[in-house]
Amino acid sequence: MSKKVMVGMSGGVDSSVAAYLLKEQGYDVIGCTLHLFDADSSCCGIEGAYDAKVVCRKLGIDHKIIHFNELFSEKVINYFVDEYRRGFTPNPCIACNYYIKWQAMLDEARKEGCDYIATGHYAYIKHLPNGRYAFSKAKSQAKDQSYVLYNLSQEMLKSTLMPLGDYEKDDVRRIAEDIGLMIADKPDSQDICFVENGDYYGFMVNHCGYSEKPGHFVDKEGNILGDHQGISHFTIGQRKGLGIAFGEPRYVLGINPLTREVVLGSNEDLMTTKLKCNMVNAMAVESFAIGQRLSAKIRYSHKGENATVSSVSETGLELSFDAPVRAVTPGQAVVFYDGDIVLGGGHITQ
RNA sequence: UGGGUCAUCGCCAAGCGGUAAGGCACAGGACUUUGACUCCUGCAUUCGCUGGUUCGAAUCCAGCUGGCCCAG
Repeated sequence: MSKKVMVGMSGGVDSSVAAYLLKEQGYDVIGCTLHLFDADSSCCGIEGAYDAKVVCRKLGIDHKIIHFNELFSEKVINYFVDEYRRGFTPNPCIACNYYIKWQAMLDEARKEGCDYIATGHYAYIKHLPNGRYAFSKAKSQAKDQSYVLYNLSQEMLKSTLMPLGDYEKDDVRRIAEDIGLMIADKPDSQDICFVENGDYYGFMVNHCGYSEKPGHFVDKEGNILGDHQGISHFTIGQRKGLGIAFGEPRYVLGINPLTREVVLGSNEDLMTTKLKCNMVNAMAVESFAIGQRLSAKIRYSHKGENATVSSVSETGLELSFDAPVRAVTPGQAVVFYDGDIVLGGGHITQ
């Protein structure tokens, strides 16, 4: 009897082709669309469910919709707002992947008698000689999504299939066209899925009752440079939207939620060789020790920089980079690699 | 009130008689399963005001208005 797998289907090209490939590989596939939030978007809206259903019918597989609105609101949106409230910059996709797309969907999948869950992410899952499971970067470096999956547990990885690791985006679209999926040319998802027009501040105010007070822009010495409308409008390294002219670009160096001060400085001031993180997840390795060499990505689009683990504690660890990295941002994830293999990662605190 | 000095886009700032650089800010786009960064495009028919000289002035002259600095 063939193994049963539940594929998370957004109605987009990637997850649709993932479902197709698994079916071709002989799995007993069931498509599942997660309803997370009522908005026009490709990855959490209910709209994608229709496309997914059509694709499933085309592929001849069952399709179901699971409503995770409350869980999404609690685990992703609340986290999102809380991070901004304390001057951090959240990455909601990472929280959503862990709590919703894996933890919650895996539960549902087991109830359905599935052996695995699967998604259309661009990454490989490897079973290593040491017995552990770990993500490996996708063949397509440009689309690689291993970064946003660094915090998944061994249990989750063991029960996951990820069929797109070997494919380029163009290949996936071609497959979608070849098998006659009408969503073949659907645009890639981007921006925060539950926020419209990129206005995350407006979202927090209108949907989450968020409010905050104005504060000062200050320089490194603490001199007041001007006023801003609230710390959540900013993130480390930000240049645009400051509304202040200095003859040369100014960037956000730091955010203090207590004094509501936003520190401004030059690009040079953003460079650092140190980083602290907590909530560390060990993936390809059992744990991390001082002296461990690795390549660390400090944001989704970062190429990675060689570093050494300089200290380890109960709650987290510190990294020392070989060369300065720009704008280490609390709230973002730092993901550790050994070549293409994800060693693990953490939540940046400093 | 005398003497000096300056007045160019929201901010800073080139220009020095030949028909308005640039930076910052801002707007739009590209990139992107987060926020950012980055890149591309746009952005003063006009140079405090009023006259004058000149073929031609932001650039020279006069007066006015305003800011700053000395003197008092």
